Amino acid sequence: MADSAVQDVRTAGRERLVVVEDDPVTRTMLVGYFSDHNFDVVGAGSCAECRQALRVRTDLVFLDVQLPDGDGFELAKEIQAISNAGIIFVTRRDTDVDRILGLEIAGDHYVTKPINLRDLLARARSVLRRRSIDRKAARNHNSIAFGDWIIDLTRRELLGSDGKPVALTRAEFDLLAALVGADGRPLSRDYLIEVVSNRQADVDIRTVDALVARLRRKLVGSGTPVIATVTGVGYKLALSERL
Amino acid sequence: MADSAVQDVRTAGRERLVVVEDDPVTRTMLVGYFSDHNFDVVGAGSCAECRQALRVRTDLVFLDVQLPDGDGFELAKEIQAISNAGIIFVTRRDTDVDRILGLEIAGDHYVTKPINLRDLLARARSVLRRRSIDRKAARNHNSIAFGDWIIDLTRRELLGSDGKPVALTRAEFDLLAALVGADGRPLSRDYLIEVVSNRQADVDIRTVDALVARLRRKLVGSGTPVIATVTGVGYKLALSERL
DNA sequence: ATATATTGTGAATGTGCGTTCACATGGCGG
DNA sequence: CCGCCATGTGAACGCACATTCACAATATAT
Repeated sequence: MADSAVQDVRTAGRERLVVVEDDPVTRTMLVGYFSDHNFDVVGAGSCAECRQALRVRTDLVFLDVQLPDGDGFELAKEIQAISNAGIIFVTRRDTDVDRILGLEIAGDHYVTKPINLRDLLARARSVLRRRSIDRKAARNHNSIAFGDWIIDLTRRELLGSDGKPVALTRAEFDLLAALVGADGRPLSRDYLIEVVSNRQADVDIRTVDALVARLRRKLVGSGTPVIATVTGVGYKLALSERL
Repeated sequence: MADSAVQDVRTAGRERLVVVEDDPVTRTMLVGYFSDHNFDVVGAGSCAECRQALRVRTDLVFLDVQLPDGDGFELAKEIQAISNAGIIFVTRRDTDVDRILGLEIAGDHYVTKPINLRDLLARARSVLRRRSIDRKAARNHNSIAFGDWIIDLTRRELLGSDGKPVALTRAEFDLLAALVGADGRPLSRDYLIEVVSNRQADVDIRTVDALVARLRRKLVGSGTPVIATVTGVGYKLALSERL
């Protein structure tokens, strides 16, 4: 069985690439070339086949503008709606450039035929590299990395650099999640109380301090402090590095 | 007020673009073309000039690989380290593509000379569109650049030219923020006391002086003074001349 | 229900940092 | 040159704030 829903596991490390191109010669050539460069490549000769191929995680799509069963531009919107894969247009005529420009398709490349393979490879790597960086920065998936740690918001787990989970209590986790979500903005104790406390009102402000202390004790990773106090304000996440 | 450190305000809406190109003919051509397309364009003929230009918010850099005073690739790393601007390489020889490919420079485009202006415009818009989307996704934190520094008002952080945060105390930060907010207008000690002090009144005026002294000691970046004293009045932000 | 884990409280302990003072420095006018 | 005033700066004090702890009051599990 070639394709599987659990493909992520089996192709771990390799990036998945879909070549949408109706001309079989060109398609085979592209598939072969990128396979040789250690990509996990799938060919598609039509919009329909492309939709099929998109049903598993896809990192990048080479998209011919002229397709037998539809318009490449429409397909591009679909791809972006569904899969958050990168897109590189492959177009025959230079005039299509205007349409690509006009569309609200963000940050993707296009190349004109005849195809320069080395050029295309470079652009592909470029897009993928960007995407991998975006993924680290993105927060639309439920785990966020900060410092040496990864916090998985759905599983409510904190993972250390060794990948092992650290046991956090409910309040500890909520506090940390709030700080991570604030992305470096300091949060006041008043606010943090609301986040953390199940009991409604008038909880001692110093409770936050105690929680922070407990958290800090658990978060002693590679020396770099995780939670910073902002005197007179509250607490914030100490972001060690930034772009 | 010729030029201001808070340039973001004045060029609001338009995107700022730096053309790094040693050939004056090409440079002028590019600057003109993109100015016509309503970009805020600045030309730079060398790495040094580029660094100058990067001292204000920059959205995109056209970067010639061959420069009189240095390597375009090294410059690219600097740009990414400092400014989070997008980069489009403009290279004469196709062989440079390999180097671009090899470098860990993420998600940017490159074009080879001779330059196709419409093509370059399309790629520029593409990169900028991507960036604007990224920015929306990112938390909008309110940071202002002045001199070699960036002050992040929401995170309450001061970042040096190397991107590393400088530890400021609460009062130091509030004082600096006030000065930056005043945008070069001098502020009286009386006013600054109010800004800085939590205790109400009767605080020695000279406290401000002490604070300023400590701030200055921490703000010794590239020699240029940051806080200027206005004798008999108070203090102001010293805005270095630019471009 | 009892036992265990988790969270809240208040007090004791530390310490960062704002304040102040004393003195050094520098500018300016006479 | 001097005297005067404004500002720079280092050191020391002391308070406000943060940290930590031990224990009490909950919540949660068995």
